[in-house]
Amino acid sequence: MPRDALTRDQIVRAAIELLDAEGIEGLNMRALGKRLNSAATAVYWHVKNKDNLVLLATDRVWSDLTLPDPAVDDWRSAATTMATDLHAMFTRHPWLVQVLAAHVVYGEGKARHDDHSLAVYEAAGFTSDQADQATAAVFTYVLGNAAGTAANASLNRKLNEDPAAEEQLKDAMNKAREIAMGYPRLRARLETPAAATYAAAPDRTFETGLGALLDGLEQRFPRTPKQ
Amino acid sequence: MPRDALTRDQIVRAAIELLDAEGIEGLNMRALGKRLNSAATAVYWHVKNKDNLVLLATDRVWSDLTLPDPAVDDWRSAATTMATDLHAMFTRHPWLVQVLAAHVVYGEGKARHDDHSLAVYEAAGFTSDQADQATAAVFTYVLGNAAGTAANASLNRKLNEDPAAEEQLKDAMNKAREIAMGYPRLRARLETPAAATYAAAPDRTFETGLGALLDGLEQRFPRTPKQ
DNA sequence: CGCTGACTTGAACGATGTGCAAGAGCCCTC
DNA sequence: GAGGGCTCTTGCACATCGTTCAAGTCAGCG
Repeated sequence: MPRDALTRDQIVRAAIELLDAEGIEGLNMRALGKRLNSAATAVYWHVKNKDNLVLLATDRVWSDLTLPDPAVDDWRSAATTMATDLHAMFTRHPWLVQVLAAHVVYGEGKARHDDHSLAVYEAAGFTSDQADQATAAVFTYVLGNAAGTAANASLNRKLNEDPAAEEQLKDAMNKAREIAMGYPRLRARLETPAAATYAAAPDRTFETGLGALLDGLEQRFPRTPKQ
Repeated sequence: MPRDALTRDQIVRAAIELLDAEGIEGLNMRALGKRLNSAATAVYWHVKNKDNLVLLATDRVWSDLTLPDPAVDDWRSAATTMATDLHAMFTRHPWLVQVLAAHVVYGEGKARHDDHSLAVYEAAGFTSDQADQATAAVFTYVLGNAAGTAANASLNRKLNEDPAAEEQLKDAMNKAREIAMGYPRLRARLETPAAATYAAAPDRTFETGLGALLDGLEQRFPRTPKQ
């Protein structure tokens, strides 16, 4: 082995850094090469192609999640913790949503996470079928939420990079406002002093929706708690 | 005006067709030009750039949705209809998820839809704040579900286009299977005869999750029904 | 020392988004 | 009906990107 050869792991780490900083359209092989102090094409010896690299990065961030003990706490808090951690992961790595919408992903990291989620619901007394549904529903909800986060992250990046973007955004917001004024319920929200708060509180919405979803699952699947 | 000039509307329609058929990475200006029997760059007179075109397409498909009467039926069925129609829209246009994860979208079509969703929940007796949360939660859930649909659509496209893809998929599935065998709950699902059913029934999962979410919202927001 | 196999490099190709200058078609006016 | 001025189209060109490939470099083993 040459002195300081590239590692697949090193490459994946660098790719994640780039993805986090620049988004998925900011990741390109030449920039990656520069960050690794090597030619862009050197990466191709370690990784099949860019798509594959992105998939490796995707599974990597999944493995970084810590999993709550399914036995100790009540299942609601374990489930909430998992969902919140997932949500945090998507916020840290907004590009993930785009990857998950474009590729069917199934690697070690996701398997580990899925299995643990099933464990949480089964420990709560759900049947394995019900645990499947609960896992899928909660994951789905968190992922949907992440799409909004990702879109905002992309917008913020544009605002930071392009000095003219701020002006354009103001125009776009005015146009959106004008459109909204044509619809009674949207207009009412714009005219309420709470309008400023409304746009600024997506977190509360995440929690409320998650709570409601868990309530619904609890009620829908009568459990016979283990032990 | 020249005889058969391009129309913005015509362009957007062609773009949607291309997006539906080839996915978001299949849409490129030269292919679009060919479909319109014009030079690729002719489009730029009608549309600022590709991103903008995609945004126009996005809002266009939103406008195609039909909205249920919020007054007549009980709110559950109105809400379910809206969610199901939205889900169907995402299935017809899988690229939408990727767009929504990359851009903050707000146009006429989405405004109309949002307003109507608020109407449904407000007619059910939710306060405007609760209607906001319900609208956001349900939309989020449907969008998250669509990510899975989109990923599958992309995979199917690859299978149709690339004859070697089938082999690769088989390899990937074997590897996934091997990984899953290392986790007790995933393994149990693979070993159950229901395993085949499990993967094939995402629709049921959508409905269950949606039902649970609505249950939870209903329970969480005690309503004083109008009239 | 030289061979082999692991890795890196640079040049190059094809695809893609987009700017630009020149053209084409239509209508209006003199 | 000739010219001027719109509106719209075209072809060319450039920059950027993913990726291939042949040629290089280097470590260690015989």
